[in-house]
Amino acid sequence: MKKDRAATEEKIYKAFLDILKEKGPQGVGINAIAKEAGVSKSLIYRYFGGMKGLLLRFAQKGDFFKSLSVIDEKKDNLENLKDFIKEGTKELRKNTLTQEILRWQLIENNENTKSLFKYFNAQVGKTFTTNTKDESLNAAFQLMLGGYVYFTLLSKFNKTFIATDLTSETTWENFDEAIAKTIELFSKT
Amino acid sequence: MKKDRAATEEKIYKAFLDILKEKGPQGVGINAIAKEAGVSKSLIYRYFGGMKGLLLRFAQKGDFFKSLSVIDEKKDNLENLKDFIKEGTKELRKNTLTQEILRWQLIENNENTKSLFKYFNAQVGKTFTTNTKDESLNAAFQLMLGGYVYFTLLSKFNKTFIATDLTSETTWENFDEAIAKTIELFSKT
DNA sequence: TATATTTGTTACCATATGGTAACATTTTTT
DNA sequence: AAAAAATGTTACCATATGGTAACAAATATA
Repeated sequence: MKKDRAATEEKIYKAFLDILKEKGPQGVGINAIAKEAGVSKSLIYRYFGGMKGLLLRFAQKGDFFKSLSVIDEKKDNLENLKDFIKEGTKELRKNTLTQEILRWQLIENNENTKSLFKYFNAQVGKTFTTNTKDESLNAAFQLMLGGYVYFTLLSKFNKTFIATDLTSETTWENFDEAIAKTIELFSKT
Repeated sequence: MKKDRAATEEKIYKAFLDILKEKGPQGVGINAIAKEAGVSKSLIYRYFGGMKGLLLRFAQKGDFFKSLSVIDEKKDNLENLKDFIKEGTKELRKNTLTQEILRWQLIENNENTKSLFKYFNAQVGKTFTTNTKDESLNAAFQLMLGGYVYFTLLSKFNKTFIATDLTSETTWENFDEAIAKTIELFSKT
């Protein structure tokens, strides 16, 4: 049998990502990862230092929503902010990995996840900090962003929210439109 | 030893509620409930029909956010809507039981939870349906409501979101203010 | 009072979890 | 080639899970 540490580390890491994306935070466990990677779980402890070390590695690699960094400069003026939102929300709904980390933060926060959340939130902070003077607009913007996250996460297990169809593309366009319009209205004040 | 079915059923049901409120959906299990109730787990199966039956009972009793039904009529006109929001968000942040059901919907949806979510969402629908004509305002309102839910749930494990202090009372007042102002701006269009 | 029936506990089952120690095998170093 | 180090698996441990069967004790019925 061929032995290759780098390759098996990669297998383990990939298995972790795959499970997180598909099963969510609840599915991520030592046994499940080892099984998915087709490797003995002892190696997870030896190479990564268990679950905690695995999450730390993940955090430090920091490959969550890198696609957003491209459009980062767009948030300068108010008009570009609308584009920034549209691309940002679109990215969020595509990026299941980011979604699962956001979901994770809603259900636990322990010694294992600590580092992951710290790095992740730092990244979010860098990308999503608004430099608007209007405090009220800032709050409204944050709320709507939070709402977008909420409905995105909700859509994994629910097809509707009250009368709103979470599977319809126009629903999400309406949300985008609402955010844009809100910003317009605030800026005219 | 005294035997009283009604009393032990109550103990079980109360234990379930207590665990859900304190530990969240993840803490709710047959063993944990039996232990908390100080009763044999066999009885949960005999009296409730296991986890599924327990959740069904909970759903049918329907004692989630009953306090909101009182202010239900306030959402008629636009001015009262602001009060409705203020009281609604305040209630949400107080009612940890409602919070945990909302959290629950973000992490699973199986045969057990099916009935609970169905009844719960029906209740939410009755209480939170807006009868505004403006489609854009509706979307904005829903987003901000969703955002409020998101930050409320997030605050259980996180003290901050980016630069926003989730433990500060003024933060939540700012959110309320932002929603109110948004509605005002939309209504003037 | 004797007999059912209901209520409750103990004991067990299969399965899954995180974690470790002992062993075998391959690769590297001397 | 021999010794040492790295890589990998198997086997085990303690613990927890949901679920059931068998039994004991109390209550209701005859």
